[in-house]
Amino acid sequence: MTSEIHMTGALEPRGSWTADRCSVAKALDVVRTRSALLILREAFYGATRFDEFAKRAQLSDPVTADRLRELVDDGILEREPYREPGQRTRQMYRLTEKGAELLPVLVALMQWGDRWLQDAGPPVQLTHEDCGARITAQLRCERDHEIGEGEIALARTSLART
Amino acid sequence: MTSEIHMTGALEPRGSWTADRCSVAKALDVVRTRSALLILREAFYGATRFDEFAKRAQLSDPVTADRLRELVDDGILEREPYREPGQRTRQMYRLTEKGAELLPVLVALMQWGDRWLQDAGPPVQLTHEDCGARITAQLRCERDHEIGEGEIALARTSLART
DNA sequence: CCGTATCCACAACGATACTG
DNA sequence: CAGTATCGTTGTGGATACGG
Repeated sequence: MTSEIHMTGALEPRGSWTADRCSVAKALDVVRTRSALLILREAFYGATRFDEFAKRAQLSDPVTADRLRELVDDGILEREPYREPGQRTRQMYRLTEKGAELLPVLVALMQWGDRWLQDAGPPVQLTHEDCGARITAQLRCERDHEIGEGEIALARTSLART
Repeated sequence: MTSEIHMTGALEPRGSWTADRCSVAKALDVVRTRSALLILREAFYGATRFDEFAKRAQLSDPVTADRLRELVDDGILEREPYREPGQRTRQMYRLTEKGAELLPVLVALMQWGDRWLQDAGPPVQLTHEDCGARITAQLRCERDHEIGEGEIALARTSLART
């Protein structure tokens, strides 16, 4: 009951805000699949090579190849050729800025899984390197208030629709 | 380069932390589909009835029914019969606590979509009801430091693996 | 209003085998 | 090591029609 978002302004229930232009839907169009998120997880964990992605994310080669290509096409990963002395040229995949900013999504998912799907507690933990304290994904307003349930309002922006 | 998570301790690249017990993977097993997230979005926006979910999320009836059933089975939504005076009994779907805690995931997705996929700026905005300031999903440590790129360490917890 | 039944199309994924 | 080609299976979702 308290978990709802309160709407302000003239927001009709089935206007363009809900599905067409909704950023959630658009984001899901880009990272709709499980494999894409798992590959991203491994990118954050430091994977850069084809093999690492396939093995660590436990994906078959074809799926790994498809997903890597799509993620590169979407500007989330970038290929970079490199060459170690004496070796032939290889490719590595690295997160772009656009890709790196998906981290809060991953962390929020992990945190929810930790809380609701793990019987024996979280298998791994993210900590702040500087101070060692545990990291969480949370909602804050620009005045730095923590956002509790039911404290959210939804407003149509003036920028919307040209 | 700075977007990686630094690993500490004896974390082998392909151990159980990566895929099997990983909370990201487990969470994705529950909310793997686009339709599930869109229905959740509408639940946060206040939808409670079958029709609202189908129309607002722009999903066909069968998919809506499937997804609602699964979300109820997974404890993310709960059905509740209610009866308005003079009407027959109806069902409503409401977020459980488990479901409500997926909000950071949705907000993080929305925020990313706003930033990277919207040309004309965000179509809607979330604001803090108490103070009116805009809301973001962000990473914080327990000592309330904001987490910048590359400031994250990953450690295996002592609780993992019985 | 709240769904179910049926059918169909396409996407996602694994397994296996093969190439530079 | 870094993929591609092919095949088969299941998942996801729309369209349509129907029932309590």
